[in-house]
Amino acid sequence: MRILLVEDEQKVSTFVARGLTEERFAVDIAADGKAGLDLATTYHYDLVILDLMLPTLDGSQVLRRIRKDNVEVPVLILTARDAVADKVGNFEAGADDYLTKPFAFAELLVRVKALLRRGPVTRSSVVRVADLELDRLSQQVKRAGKRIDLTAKEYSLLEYLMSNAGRVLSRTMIIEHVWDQSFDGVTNIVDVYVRHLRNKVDDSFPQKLISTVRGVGYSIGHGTQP
Amino acid sequence: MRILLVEDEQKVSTFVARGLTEERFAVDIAADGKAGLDLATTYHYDLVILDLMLPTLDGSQVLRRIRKDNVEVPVLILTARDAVADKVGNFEAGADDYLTKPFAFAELLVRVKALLRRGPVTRSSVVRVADLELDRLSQQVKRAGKRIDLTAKEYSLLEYLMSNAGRVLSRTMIIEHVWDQSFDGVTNIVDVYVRHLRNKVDDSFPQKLISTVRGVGYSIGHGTQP
DNA sequence: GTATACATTAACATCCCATGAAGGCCAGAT
DNA sequence: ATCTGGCCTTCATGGGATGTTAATGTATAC
Repeated sequence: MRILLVEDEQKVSTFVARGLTEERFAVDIAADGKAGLDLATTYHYDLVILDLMLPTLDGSQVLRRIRKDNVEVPVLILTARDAVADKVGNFEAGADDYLTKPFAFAELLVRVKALLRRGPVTRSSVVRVADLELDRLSQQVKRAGKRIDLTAKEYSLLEYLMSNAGRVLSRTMIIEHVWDQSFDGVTNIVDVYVRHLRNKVDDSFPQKLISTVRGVGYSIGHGTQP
Repeated sequence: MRILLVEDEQKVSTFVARGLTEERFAVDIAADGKAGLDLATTYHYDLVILDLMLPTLDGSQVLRRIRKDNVEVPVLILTARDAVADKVGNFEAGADDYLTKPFAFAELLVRVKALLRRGPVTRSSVVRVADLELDRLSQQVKRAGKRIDLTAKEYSLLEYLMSNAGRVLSRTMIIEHVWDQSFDGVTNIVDVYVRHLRNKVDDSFPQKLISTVRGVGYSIGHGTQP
């Protein structure tokens, strides 16, 4: 498995490269956009990790040119927090996943593996569960056609649930994906956020989509309701 | 599925134990090497997760002594980063896999499941007994195509029975697999849970799948019914 | 027929979850 | 800088589902 890492901050690139190497990936590093594009179009990679803030050639430019060249390699975008506008454009341009800085390495690894596992890319931006609809591009959520405003965390949680509709997700898994590693021992943060979500998503509708699986966690949709 | 976790850092052990419990494993925790060795050689575990840095008795010692006792349980080693030298020695000593700290829980879970799968019986995700069907992945149970909701303990019990379909399982064996350490004295908990299971699984069907073998224990399926 | 093992039920204990409220933190406005 | 409001997080509480014990009823072997 060969990975191209396009990242100019040396601190980040050595950190990531080292971690990936220990996981037995072969890692090439490009420190600017141009070099990154060159490598990506010349060699065959199983995955490209692409920072957006880059010298010589901006990350989105790199992505666009990669796709133009018809290279179907999965691309994981690294972006600063709150760069929502970026996300939109880049999903359209063919990014497969994104991760906001700063991130825990474990989080990166999970996504890397997920991308590598899913072979042929299905890049649909909209997930649906019953009449609930989430658009990863615009980060908009609707139920029964009506828009629902969610905070950042609420959105992340819902996205995770809906991306795994029908599966039961444990609190541990949820915390790992939606929050950072940095959660000590006992917290009921997931419970509280599920409450927030239910309040906005389920409470005013007769059909409840989010269900609790006692002792395990939560799930959404696909016949998991009682 | 019962797992022994030998780990002295309480933060790690509660975190791991909670995650595994949510996945419906029965988890015993030992906080030092001696206790770990005792438990590992006393009870029958499906998997041992073993930290190397331990008080009273070093992890590699524990591993060696377990193997000396001819206990064939799969062992997953937890080690600090950079402990490369250790790895070699421990693989030789009979470790089945290793994971460097810090790790994401998802990462651990993948390895745990991999180790459990390659047991004596190659476990596929779905087990069937007559028209009763249990899916280990989604942890769902159906009979005659209809979903059956089970509590955590009920599920664990049924999984154990079905994983050993046709074999008669003694109460002791059942307790050792499905319940954790805290069950020592005289109890009829197995009887009660078999009742619960029969209520949900057998009572509304003409063909009874769970059968009692007097003086021995219980079994499910494969011509063991009267 | 009696003793033993098992089945069944009810009562009790425990754990888990839902929920409301309040404190802390950050960002944008004044 | 200070204020203000929204979001994130922690905490305490009560109710309900689940887990466990114990007592009583029923079958089976000898």
